Amino acid sequence: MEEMKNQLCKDFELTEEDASIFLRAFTPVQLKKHEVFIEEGEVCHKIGFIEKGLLMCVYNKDGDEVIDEFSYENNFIADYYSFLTHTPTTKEVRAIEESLIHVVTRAGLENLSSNHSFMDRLIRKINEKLFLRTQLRLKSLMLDSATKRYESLIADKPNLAQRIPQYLIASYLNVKPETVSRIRKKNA
Amino acid sequence: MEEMKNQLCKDFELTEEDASIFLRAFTPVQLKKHEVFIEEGEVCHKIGFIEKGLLMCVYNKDGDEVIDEFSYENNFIADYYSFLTHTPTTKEVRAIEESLIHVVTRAGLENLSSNHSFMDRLIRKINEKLFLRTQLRLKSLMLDSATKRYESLIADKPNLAQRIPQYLIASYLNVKPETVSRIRKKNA
DNA sequence: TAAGTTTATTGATCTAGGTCAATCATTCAC
DNA sequence: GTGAATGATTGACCTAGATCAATAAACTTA
Repeated sequence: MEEMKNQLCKDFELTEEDASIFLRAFTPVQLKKHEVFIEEGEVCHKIGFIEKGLLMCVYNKDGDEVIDEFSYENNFIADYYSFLTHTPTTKEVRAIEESLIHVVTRAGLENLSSNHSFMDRLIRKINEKLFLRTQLRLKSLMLDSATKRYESLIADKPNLAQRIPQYLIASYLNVKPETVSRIRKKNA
Repeated sequence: MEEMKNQLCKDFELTEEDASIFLRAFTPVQLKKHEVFIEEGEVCHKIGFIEKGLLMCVYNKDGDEVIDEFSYENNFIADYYSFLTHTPTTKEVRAIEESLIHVVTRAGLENLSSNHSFMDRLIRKINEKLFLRTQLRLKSLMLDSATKRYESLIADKPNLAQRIPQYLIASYLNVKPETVSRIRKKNA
């Protein structure tokens, strides 16, 4: 929890005090490997902050899983689209590794927001981060070949790539496992 | 400008008064067809609000243009990625039609922000909208075929599709003009 | 550690969409 | 209006990545 506080202060320019107030709204939740955090079809009313572990958001494309994003230590995890729009999720959020996360509910956030002026700025900054991440992902899908996307992922997130089985990396890159296998072979 | 005020009040839950304050920071700019609003390589320090007209953000993929987004009446237009990160743009923002936009600079926004508490919430809401848009676009690229993306565009934004030449629609859908032509033929 | 499952690799095809080139249809400038 | 650009269509081919199927590794877990 101390680590989480430091991270929040650093990433979102919170004062120690505001960070402490913010943290009080969270409850720890332990997730087993493969355990579902947010089910497809429910409206997302909660946001997790990952202390330890690794999760993913996955779309279901007629039976096939397509990974929208991975999230790991010191990052938030949710279906933020559903959270903002109050519409049912079209993806599932699930733990890849056993994970310890801290969860805040919509009610908890609203309660904080109405009592503390730092919240608007904090949420604004969280939004900005998410926006930037989504933009980069969109850009790489629009402009880069499968090979380039693979190489960028390995270059940018070598540790993450280590932790994730290859078939999930494939899904995240929007290609089939066989393709990743061939890219690796070619690059060897 | 009255229209813009109404739109802002409606979209971002601003009071009339706050909207008026916000509006004062904007300056009108007239853009000719094809005129560049933000050049590739500069850091984006301004955001436009489109009163009349149509603009686009385009990436340059070794000589080829790839359209990131269209923006039209009552929407903002900028390279918000560059704006947030203070890094040089990797796309160009250009008018498709002759356009009248209202422009606010970073300095103008910062000035407002430090004097008015409504700004954090406003910017938060603007961010949220952008995030949602980007998410939808990413999702369609990840999950849908070219044909499906074309059909969705026509279904969701029929008026917009009317105003945009087919080769730009193709670029937005991340396919070649020939492909759009074939999709249309098949669907006819 | 052996059996059973889950991943990864490899080869042989297949297909959506790309490329190139020709033709046709529009729009725009004079 | 006429000619020159610019945009759209069509056909013949090509290619990145998908699909299917068969092994081969690599982990579970008893």
